[in-house]
Amino acid sequence: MNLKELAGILGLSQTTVSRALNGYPEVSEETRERVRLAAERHNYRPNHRAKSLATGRAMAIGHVIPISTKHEMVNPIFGDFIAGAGETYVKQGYEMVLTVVEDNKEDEAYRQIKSRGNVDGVVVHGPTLNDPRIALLNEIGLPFVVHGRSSGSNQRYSWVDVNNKRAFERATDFLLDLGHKRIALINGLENMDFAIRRRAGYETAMTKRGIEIDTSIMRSAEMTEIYGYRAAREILAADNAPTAFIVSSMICAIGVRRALSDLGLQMGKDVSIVTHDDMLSYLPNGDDVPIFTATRSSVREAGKRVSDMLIRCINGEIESSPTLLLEAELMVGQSTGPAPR
Amino acid sequence: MNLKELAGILGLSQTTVSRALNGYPEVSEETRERVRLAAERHNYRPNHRAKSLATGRAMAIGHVIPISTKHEMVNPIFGDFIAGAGETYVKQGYEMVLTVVEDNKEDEAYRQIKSRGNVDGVVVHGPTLNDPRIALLNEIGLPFVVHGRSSGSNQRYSWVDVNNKRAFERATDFLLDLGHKRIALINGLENMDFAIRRRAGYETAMTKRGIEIDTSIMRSAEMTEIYGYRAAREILAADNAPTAFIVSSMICAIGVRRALSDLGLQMGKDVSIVTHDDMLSYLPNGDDVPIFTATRSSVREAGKRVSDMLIRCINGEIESSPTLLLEAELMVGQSTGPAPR
DNA sequence: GCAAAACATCAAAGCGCTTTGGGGATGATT
DNA sequence: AATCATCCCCAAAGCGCTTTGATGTTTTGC
Repeated sequence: MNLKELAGILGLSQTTVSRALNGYPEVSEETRERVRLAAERHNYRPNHRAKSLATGRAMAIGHVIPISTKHEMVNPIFGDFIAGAGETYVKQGYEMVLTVVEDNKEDEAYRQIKSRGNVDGVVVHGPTLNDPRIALLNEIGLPFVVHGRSSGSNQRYSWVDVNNKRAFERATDFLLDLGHKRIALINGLENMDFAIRRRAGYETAMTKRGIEIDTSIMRSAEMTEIYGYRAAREILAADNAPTAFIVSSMICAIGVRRALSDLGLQMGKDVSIVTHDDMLSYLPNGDDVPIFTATRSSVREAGKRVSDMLIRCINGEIESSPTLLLEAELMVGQSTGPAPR
Repeated sequence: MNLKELAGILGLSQTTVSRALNGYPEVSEETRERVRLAAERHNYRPNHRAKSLATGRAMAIGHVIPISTKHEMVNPIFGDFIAGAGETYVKQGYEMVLTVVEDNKEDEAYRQIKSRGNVDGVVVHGPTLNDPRIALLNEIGLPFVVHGRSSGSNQRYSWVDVNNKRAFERATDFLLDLGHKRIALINGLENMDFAIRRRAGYETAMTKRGIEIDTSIMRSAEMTEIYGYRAAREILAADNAPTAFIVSSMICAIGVRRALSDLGLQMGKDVSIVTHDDMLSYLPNGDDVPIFTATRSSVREAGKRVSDMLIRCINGEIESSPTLLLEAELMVGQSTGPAPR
């Protein structure tokens, strides 16, 4: 059933039917109702492609997921982010189109997306230090919002980010207040912007208290459970082992916990852990009482915010480049306690 | 830059340019080359919407991700599955469009997808017992492939699935061979098809050895770490505690491991664990030596297979409803050992 | 009672592409 | 020289929708 047929059935022109269905005022309420009913009865639904060809609006948002050629990891937060964004899209009648791109072919990928014209804008995932995609997107004029920020970029752009620096500064302070002095940092890959900021937060807090930064108890890698485990084992085996860990993700923290348990150390007593918690739906941090003390910020919520902001930019509801900085909460759980002496 | 303009520049008709670019034989190689060069030089890329309107092919595959209204969990395998499917799509020039749908509005969602016409087919995720979507999709005539199967459905349909029953039967046998007699099952939600089959495999193996099924050491829920932990604590606290666990996901298994560690029990010695491992990229099961003994099957690979199968169905390269049953490997790791006496 | 304004509807053009149905050269065949 | 393929290429229709510019019909105001 297409517009032409429906118009035929109703004995109206396509123009009128189209206007009736799209809420234009040039059509009487009576006719509108008649059209609406007929549309429903005959199960008419406008063809999206034709519509977007005619309007020039794709009513779709693109998400480019970079698949690193080196480390083949899919970002575990992806599912929850998408779920959040999806909520917005459903409400606003948008679609979400995903493109998987190897990180060396990004340039071409974005240009293609632009000229193929089936999205109105894109969400940029996983920004790195001075991320080249931002300049690229500005250049080709495709609307976008970044989930995160890009340190070192002097471009103007929209973003939604968690205050990673503040979060980790607070986490560090929290441990320092508990009397910990040797605090290890198990961070994500430090070409990622979030990791850079978290490290900065950690270093700021340490430095403020006059504690020297010791890179021998700092690590940076893709955040798997194994990595957390390995890093913790190594660090705890060395002389002058730390009494606390700050960890960049729950999955890593689980690895650290396993290391403690292997060594017969009690979490929250012998060694404290603070982790960042993205509130992934499949990895809840306990229920009533958090297991880990954590800086907490919902990635699903971020997904909602990012997509919402992008749609509003596209609709011209916002001029200039809006930004949004979300604060992470510090949830005290069972994984921290006073420094042992 | 669009076709018309490019044709203008070249002094050719749109027809010729279109044919040259799409490899039709009605154009001389010389002209084709000239067109190709000009296209590249002027950065011409065909508009996808217009193309699909004209051809009737969207060159896109839909993925409907059900967001349960009750349990708000996003399936953790989603990211990796998508990454696998994405590889296929990139190669074949397809796009992936995601629709997030609340599980009670699925009917309307699929109809909408069909009539909006911007996908050529869909992948069905997370099939349940006698999943109504299968009949629906058959009815509305939208090509689809199911990732998994649907027990109890008498519909004809394409699917790609892991042999869950066999996998869990083997896992159970493996434990039985090690002398375990009390084996707990920590399963996923048993309205999901995969969970039903896994349970069947477990029960088959137990029954074959004349061991009675004891539902007091069987659990079924959404597979979180906490759930694994809780279930294990409960089950181990009861009389006649099992000496082994079969677990439906790595995340759960990690919870079970934590329970053991809390109770001072040694994994692989006091209590054995076999888990299913979807080979999620962010949750590798060790590296050289697997941590958990596991039935292993790559969900990313499944993503590739499913999408590939769907595209071939759409292209009419396969008649009837193809199916593919993948076998899981049983990887022996450090989490299993002979039953203690 | 009549011009002006307001209302309800339509025909047709256009979005950017593919594809059908020709048609003019060129060279080979009778 | 006339006929017939073969090659290249083109004009125009069509995909299903929106939107512009017009047209016919009422209603309103003085």
